[in-house]
Amino acid sequence: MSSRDSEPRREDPEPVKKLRPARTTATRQKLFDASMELIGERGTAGVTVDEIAAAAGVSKGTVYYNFGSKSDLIAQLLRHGVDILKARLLVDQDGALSDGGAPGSGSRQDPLLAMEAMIGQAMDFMAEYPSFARLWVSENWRTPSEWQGTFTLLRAELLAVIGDAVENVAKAYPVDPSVSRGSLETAIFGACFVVGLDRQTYNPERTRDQSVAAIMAIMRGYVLKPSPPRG
Amino acid sequence: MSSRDSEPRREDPEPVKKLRPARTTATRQKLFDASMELIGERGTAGVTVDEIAAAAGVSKGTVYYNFGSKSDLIAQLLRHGVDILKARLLVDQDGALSDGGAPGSGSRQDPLLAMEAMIGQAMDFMAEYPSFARLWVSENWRTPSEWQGTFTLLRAELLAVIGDAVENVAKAYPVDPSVSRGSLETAIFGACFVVGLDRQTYNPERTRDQSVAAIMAIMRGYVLKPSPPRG
DNA sequence: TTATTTGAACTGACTGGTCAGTGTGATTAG
DNA sequence: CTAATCACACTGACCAGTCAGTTCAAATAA
Repeated sequence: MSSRDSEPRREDPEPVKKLRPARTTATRQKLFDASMELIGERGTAGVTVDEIAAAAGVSKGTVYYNFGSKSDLIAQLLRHGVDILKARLLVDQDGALSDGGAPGSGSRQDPLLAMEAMIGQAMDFMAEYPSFARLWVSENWRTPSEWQGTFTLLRAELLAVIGDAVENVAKAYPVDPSVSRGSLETAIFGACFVVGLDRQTYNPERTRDQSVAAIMAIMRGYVLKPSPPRG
Repeated sequence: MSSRDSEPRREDPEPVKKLRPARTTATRQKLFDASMELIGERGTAGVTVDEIAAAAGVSKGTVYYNFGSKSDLIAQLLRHGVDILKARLLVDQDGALSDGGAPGSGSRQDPLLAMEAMIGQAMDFMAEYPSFARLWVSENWRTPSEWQGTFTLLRAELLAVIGDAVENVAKAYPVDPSVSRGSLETAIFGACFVVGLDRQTYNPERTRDQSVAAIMAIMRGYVLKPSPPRG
């Protein structure tokens, strides 16, 4: 599944998924939903395949028919969640908040506002899929992990999205050159997860905008001039 | 277990620990070290009591003689780690970097420098005890968790330390009032864990100071005037 | 003497993974 | 039109192994 090197590395954004019979697609979706919920609550090792199957309303054999193993199910679950998150983060790149920009032609709005919108999207995602966030932070930094390669790949994809947003800010504003770009992106990335999870677990009274503002402090501390070209 | 309301809630902060014989203390320390390492690598559910006992060089019976259960061992492990981290964070509160301040009389140095020193201590801790950091982020946000009460308590203790440092900054500098103090502390707290873990797992080439600088961007974005009241 | 540790056996419940078999809609043969 | 065939998705009982926790007599240390 992972070492398919006979093809010349085509992008291949699932040409099979749509051809797959509707029944299987529905089953896989049910399994994703059920396992996301259960694994988010009790962790990968704390949930049994039987439980996942029962929660999804299918038999245990169906799990192994659709996925090669419990480990494989979780790997595909991670990919599934990252695809959703990436789609959310990229929404604002095409000027969701700009009123006149041509759609699909890249962001034409203020990069700091775009950053803020992106962090807002991240907060919304964490609120909507807290189980995914828990799964991520639970397994992401495990040293020899079954999903090490998966995490490395997915993490890079997400950081690339954040990196672009930071890059746009750095092109539009004078920024502190002594701050390493990578560390900054990591801090923002991690803060989104942690603040989002903390809000859900310990501080449900905090608003979305409060959380966004706290994370945006990182960016405001990164740009040198505190006076943006706003009216 | 949780609804014990016959006692008038005595604080009882381990009056036994120092009276305990040296042999037991050594055994407990060995068990802490071994379980911290193993659990950090494979998670609480992924490690067996037999493994922990073997890694600590004691018998399984000793584990159950010293701790009531696996769950109890982990709870005390969390407390153990937080005690170490708290001690580290508080080091700089007593003017470790100030040259003339009377020791033990509270920080007399620049609050932003104190903050920077504290984050540096946090980064050192994450580098020294990455397994504890992994354990923390793995279990902290689990919704109905065996250690929910433990986490709530320990989290509050750590946030109080960070909160004091932020408070000192807010007293010495004009800060952005639109940023919620709690969210900001959470962001710093979480960023320390995430940046520290990320450095260890994905970016070992990043220096300690780079990481500190990235997290300090949060504080620099929190204070309004970038020019400190120094001569 | 007393507290602590050992080591090994044991239990009872649980787990990932397997596999022979079932249900069903579509296709084909007669 | 009817029956046979096929591929696919799914089923659930079953297996071999694992794990937390118990028990206890003997050894060892303070």
